[in-house]
Amino acid sequence: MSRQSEKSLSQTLRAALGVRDLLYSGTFRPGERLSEIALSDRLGLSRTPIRAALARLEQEGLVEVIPSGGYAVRTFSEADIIDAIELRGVLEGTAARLAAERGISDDYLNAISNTLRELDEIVAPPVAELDFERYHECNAVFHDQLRNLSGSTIIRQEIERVTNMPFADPSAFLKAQVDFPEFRASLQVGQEHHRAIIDAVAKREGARAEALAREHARLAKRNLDYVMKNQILKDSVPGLFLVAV
Amino acid sequence: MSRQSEKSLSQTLRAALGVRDLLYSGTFRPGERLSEIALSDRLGLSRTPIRAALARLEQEGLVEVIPSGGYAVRTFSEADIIDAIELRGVLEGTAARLAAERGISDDYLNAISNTLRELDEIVAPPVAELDFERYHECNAVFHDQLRNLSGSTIIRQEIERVTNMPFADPSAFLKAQVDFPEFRASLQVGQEHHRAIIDAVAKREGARAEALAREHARLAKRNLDYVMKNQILKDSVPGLFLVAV
DNA sequence: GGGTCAAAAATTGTATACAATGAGAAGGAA
DNA sequence: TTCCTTCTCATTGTATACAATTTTTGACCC
Repeated sequence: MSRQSEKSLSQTLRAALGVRDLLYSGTFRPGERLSEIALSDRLGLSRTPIRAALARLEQEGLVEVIPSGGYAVRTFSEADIIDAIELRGVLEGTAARLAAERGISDDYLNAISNTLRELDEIVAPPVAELDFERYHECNAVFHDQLRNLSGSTIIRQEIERVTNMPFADPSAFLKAQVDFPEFRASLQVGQEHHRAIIDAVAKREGARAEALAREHARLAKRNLDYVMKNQILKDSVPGLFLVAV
Repeated sequence: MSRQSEKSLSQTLRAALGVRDLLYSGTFRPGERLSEIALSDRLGLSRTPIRAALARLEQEGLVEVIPSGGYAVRTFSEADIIDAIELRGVLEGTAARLAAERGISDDYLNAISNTLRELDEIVAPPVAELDFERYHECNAVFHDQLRNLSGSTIIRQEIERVTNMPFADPSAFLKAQVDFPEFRASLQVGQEHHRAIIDAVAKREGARAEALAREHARLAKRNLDYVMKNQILKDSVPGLFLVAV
């Protein structure tokens, strides 16, 4: 059977990816029922893996259970997004604080310092020339290193869970930030935050590291606020259409 | 079919409860493979609901995926427990802080104050007469109210998730606390924390509320430390046998 | 005795069938 | 029209069958 034969992923995984893609591409409206049969037809899979995928996406928070049976696209409120962003700040802050308190190895510090330097390079030139793709990737690397900084599996998993929510990801507003000049300054502010967080961790200043990580996440709240006021911008944030007006 | 006919829960739910019970009762050793067939035989269900239950328990963190297929009992380290407790403190602290910052309704405040008064009554008499069952229930109510205090669904769900881990629950060490006199004093300290947290929330002192909730969770760490040193006590903490020595 | 290879047994992943419930349409009464 | 009732159809939850792959057993060789 196709457990993992070459390029052929498990059907269940393929289903999860497929349904998630459908959700993100806006194929269904918030609150709409997700018919297992329709999905299995569309993705060319049987109902079993679809069903497993839906159960998984429910735990991820993208779909919700209908009491009478089945699943529906989850609807979010703006307050949910704000809370999710706040929560990311709190968790990344905890990762940073614990890293500061418990200490980190030189290897880790070097690795994340290298990422910082690369981000510096990317952000340094005049905003007009900013390399979007490179920034996106490098920012993801930084936040990945940050959530591993404390060395705690439990913390990392929890951050990953929250970050899975479409609009709570550290890069959620990146597209909006790059496409609209008035946003770009916040990229440099963000990079300043990055530096300060790692500086605090290196100096074992736990409280400072935690506070900074929280403040860093709050940049996203500001972006959200702006984006919500401009219909045009909304489409640049993945999954934002899941938010009920 | 048996969607929810009277007392008959869905088979999937029954499977989840059944497997969890088996895990908690120590039927399987940490790391041991959980055979779907064995489980379905044992619980008198078909493999389908068992499989769904296992997928769910994996998200809850009780079982883990075996790369070659299937599930195994998850193994925890002592560090995992410490981190989970710390995380609970952080999240409950966030709930308290947000409640303080955003304000809570008089109804909520009254409700949780009533719980506080009841806990006072329970803890007041000489320790020898402490009503275990009543304390257990009342403590659960308090922590439930606490995690709803901010009114945020996202926060509440996240606390519930972490609290699902067997040893991160606020009542995890209760049995040990009651059975062993040297522990009982910590119940009164805990109640003092409860009072202070709510006082801080009512006065909108967010930072204080957050710090207190964290410190409250750290009581559990102290208990853990003590329990880990005494083999006899270990059995009084649910799921602690999942911890690798 | 230990290690390697091969065959057998066990176990999973997936597809499909079926019964029971829920949702929705059609139709009638007010 | 609007509301209620009934009937039909669609959809889910569950069981089971089957193929593929792991894992284990056992034999053989060094």
